[in-house]
Amino acid sequence: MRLSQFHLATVKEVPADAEIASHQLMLRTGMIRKLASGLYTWSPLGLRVLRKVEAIVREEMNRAGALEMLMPTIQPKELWEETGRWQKFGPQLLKINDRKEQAFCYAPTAEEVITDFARNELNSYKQLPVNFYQIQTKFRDEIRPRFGVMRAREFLMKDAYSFHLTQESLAETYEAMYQAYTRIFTRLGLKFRAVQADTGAIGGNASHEFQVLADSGEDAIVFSDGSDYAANIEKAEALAPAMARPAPSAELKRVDTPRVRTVDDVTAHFGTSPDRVLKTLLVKGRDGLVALCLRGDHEINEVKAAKLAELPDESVLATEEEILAATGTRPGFLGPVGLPDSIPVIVDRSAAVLADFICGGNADDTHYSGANWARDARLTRVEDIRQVVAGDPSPDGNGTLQFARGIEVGHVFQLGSKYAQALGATVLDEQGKAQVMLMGCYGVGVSRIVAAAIEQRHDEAGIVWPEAMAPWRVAVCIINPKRNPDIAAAAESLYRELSERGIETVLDDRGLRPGSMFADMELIGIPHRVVVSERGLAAGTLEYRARDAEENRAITRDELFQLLD
RNA sequence: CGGGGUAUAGCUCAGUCUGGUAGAGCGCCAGCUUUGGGAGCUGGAUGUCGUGGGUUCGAAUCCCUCUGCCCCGACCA
Repeated sequence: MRLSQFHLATVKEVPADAEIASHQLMLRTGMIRKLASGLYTWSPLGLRVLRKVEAIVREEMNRAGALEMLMPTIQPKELWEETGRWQKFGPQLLKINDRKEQAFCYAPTAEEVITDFARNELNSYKQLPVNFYQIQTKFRDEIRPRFGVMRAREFLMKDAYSFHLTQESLAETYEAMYQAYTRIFTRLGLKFRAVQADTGAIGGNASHEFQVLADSGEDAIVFSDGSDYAANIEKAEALAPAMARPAPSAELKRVDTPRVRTVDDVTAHFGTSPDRVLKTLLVKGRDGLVALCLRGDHEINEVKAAKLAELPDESVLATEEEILAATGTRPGFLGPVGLPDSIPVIVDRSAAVLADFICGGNADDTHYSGANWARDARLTRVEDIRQVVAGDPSPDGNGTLQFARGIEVGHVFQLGSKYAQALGATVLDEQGKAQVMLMGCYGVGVSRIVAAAIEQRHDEAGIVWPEAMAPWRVAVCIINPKRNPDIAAAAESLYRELSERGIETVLDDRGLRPGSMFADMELIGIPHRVVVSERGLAAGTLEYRARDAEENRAITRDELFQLLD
């Protein structure tokens, strides 16, 4: 590509509404322009990158035996009502009416349509397993779109859906997809991690998220330093301490603690550490309030809490009034000792092995010291309800847990029969009996990958693309062509030869001053830059610089070709 | 959806408190000079001051309305 024939529209100033590096750089490079909140136009430059990602995803899906197709983005209400998701998906589902007042939605995902397709197309177990995918625009009416295409409302996603007669077959395809995803992110040149994920409300058996590692990532992930265990923090199990609960050795003592409310206050007041303190949360259960007890240095894991039988799918802390009515005190002085019998006391595994602990006194300005389970406080059940912390033992028994931040760019999921059941997608098995198919679904956030890559790979000058994603691999910059016609000719011939060798090259023939040219090429992150100038011409060399290198190198044409092969 | 902020040139913003005929930098156009890290000089174009209403002799500025956008919290590729 000759830049003089291209629309390169970089800007120096950082747009006011861009917070994170990838968003700023995508705007500054001109890869995207905002049309409205959460809606972006991809410029020719941005699209080149997006297509690179798309192509790799497509190749690896095909390699894994998946079949590409294309489904409409506008989908009829009736189908979504069959699965109950017309209501359940909530306001994220963009609903629209046509001229006949027929209701449709803009698809946020395509389980309904693919399952409808499958129930019509698939009749026999002999057609299974099969894995269909598409790379298609999706729309989710996010409450708060932000960070550019990282969390846009309209985005490009690869979504795949597999169909099976048996769980074994589903597990096989799941594994194949896991491997395909590993290949995709490896080829893209990104640092990533596959982590165990919570299967959420849908249930299902297995789920992994693929996370691109970046400090600005929105997800917290944990991994073991002694094995390949890795999980989303929501999912990571906090093992029960190996030790048994020590026998009580202290007397239960009521202590006046005016204005001592937080765990910090308590540790300061008693001169102890937070792991000797019990903190008690009262939440609204399905049937009255429920007490959740944790060690003072631990935090509640809401996903785990939501799985407790006593609690609804989304637990909410009790209000101060409710707490006052139930216990006679306020948050800050709650504890399991003397709590009304009607309130179940669910205790975290780590908190359950405390002895002689400090806890709230269930009366204003009062705490207990020397408290012990059984002897002083009722304990309904012990559960894993806390967030893991760095240094916890890995759930697989090998090593300890470390933390990292990630951007979720892929998700593989064993859906089971949920949608096939709802839509009556069955095939005949060997006995001629109708069987509801099992499904898996596998998503890749194609447009998000672009942002995630920039988030992981940028410096002060701009983007540092991995080779696989760069809009061009090589930039040929011409210095001062007017002073010496040989320069332009040399650059032209180099450009032509690179192109003939199949190396994607951009020729900066805009005639800009060197400073502007270099700044642009660095901003848009071209991995290799070659400068053709009078100096080099005289010496018979080219000036080469890798995007991530500090210095220029003088090399010959052949050395350049070798380097790029 | 709750809380906060903001809306003025293509972009970044000043001007609003204290009402008096619209500004800067960057970008853009023309010319000249310049050519190894976002050049210099000269000249030029560009605004329903987000919308609608009100107060006033007079509103970007004060009051009310609506809307867009951004930030903080709960959802997700």
